[in-house]
Amino acid sequence: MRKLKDSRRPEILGAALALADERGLAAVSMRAVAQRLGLTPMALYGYFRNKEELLDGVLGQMLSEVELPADGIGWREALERLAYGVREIGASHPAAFPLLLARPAVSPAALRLVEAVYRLLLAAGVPPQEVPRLERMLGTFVLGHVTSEVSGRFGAGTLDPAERRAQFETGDLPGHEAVAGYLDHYPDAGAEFRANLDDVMTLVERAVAR
Amino acid sequence: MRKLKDSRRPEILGAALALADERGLAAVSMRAVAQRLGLTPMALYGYFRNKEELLDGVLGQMLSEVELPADGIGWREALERLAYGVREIGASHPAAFPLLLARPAVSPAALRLVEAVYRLLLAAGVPPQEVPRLERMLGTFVLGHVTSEVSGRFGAGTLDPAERRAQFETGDLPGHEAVAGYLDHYPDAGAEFRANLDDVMTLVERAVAR
DNA sequence: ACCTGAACACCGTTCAAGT
DNA sequence: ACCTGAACACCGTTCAAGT
Repeated sequence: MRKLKDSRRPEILGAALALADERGLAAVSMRAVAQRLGLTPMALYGYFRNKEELLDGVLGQMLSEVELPADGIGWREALERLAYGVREIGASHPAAFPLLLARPAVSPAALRLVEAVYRLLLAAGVPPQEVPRLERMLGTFVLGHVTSEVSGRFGAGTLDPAERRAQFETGDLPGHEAVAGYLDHYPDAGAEFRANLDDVMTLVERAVAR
Repeated sequence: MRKLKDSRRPEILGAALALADERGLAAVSMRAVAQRLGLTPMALYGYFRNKEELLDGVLGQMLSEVELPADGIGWREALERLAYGVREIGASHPAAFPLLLARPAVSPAALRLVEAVYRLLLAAGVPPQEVPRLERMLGTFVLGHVTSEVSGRFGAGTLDPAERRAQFETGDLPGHEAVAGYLDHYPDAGAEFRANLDDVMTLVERAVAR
């Protein structure tokens, strides 16, 4: 697998990610990635066992783009900046981002982020036995939220608001009717992320107090 | 699109879902679904515009399998049962489950679940303007958590514990070292879901109190 | 109304070979 | 050490036709 002299691996991953950014994840075929580099598809199999391994590499590439917060700032500020850093990856690579929730991340880039979160949670005073679970919860929240954003799950979908309203103004959707005024334009994505992140941070604080 | 006399749509969706359950999402091709029903691939295009629309149907099918909690029980119990209901869908359809976070859900089945959550949040006393955001947060948490479970993101991945430990016992991963005792066997999946769901429920209570 | 057949432009991957 | 060519068994989808 040329795991040692693998000078061209980052180049290949960059081409795959660029292709995803420009034309969607479905456009990332072994053939298209190779063509973008002036190679034959088969050349890629010298660097990756198969397409799945290449996509895992893309995932690692995205994670390595997240900047770690500087040391001086407090744990809460640092955790929030990390969350925003991951969210920026979603903005840069919306098509590839959902890979992060769908695959186990065992790359050094993933370990680096987990390590940063562990240290911050410990610095916050979270008891060690709670730290791994809270890290998984934070990760799940951030990845789930940003995946929802980039995949349009938070939007109105393909139903426009009027059509959607027609669907529930038949009378048997009282829950929707009660909140109808706050439904049609889901605020802005940034405000929602901010509010949810605030909420999740209180859970960290709760773990500290306990 | 035969949207009116579409008696065979559920049959087709059932075949697609069964295929995903048995042989993975990648095995769900138009050709394979058709073959399972004794049809030509082209027959499916009478019921679905394209493969994407068929997969959206599978998504709706999964959501419609979630049982709504009975009316008598309290809001907290009801929300928790709903969360567990969604988690059971993940257990039944691990390969297809990740579709739920990756696609906007605009089906009647999705509306039915959102409506149930709206009513429960209102019954809990959450102010109406907070209800849609809390619904999205609950959904994101449950879908993100279960997606992580079924895709192996919470497990050790392809690195066995010993190898992983070697990776961080080089000395520059103090965060991992501090929690090493609680790392190797991530408890059981059910306990983790339980603990996180408890935490998320406190956020609903906070919204009520505010 | 519902389905089929043939065709087109693609896939991932194996194997053997080339320099 | 790195890459190519040809081949195999697949894809989704269009178009025209069949009953």
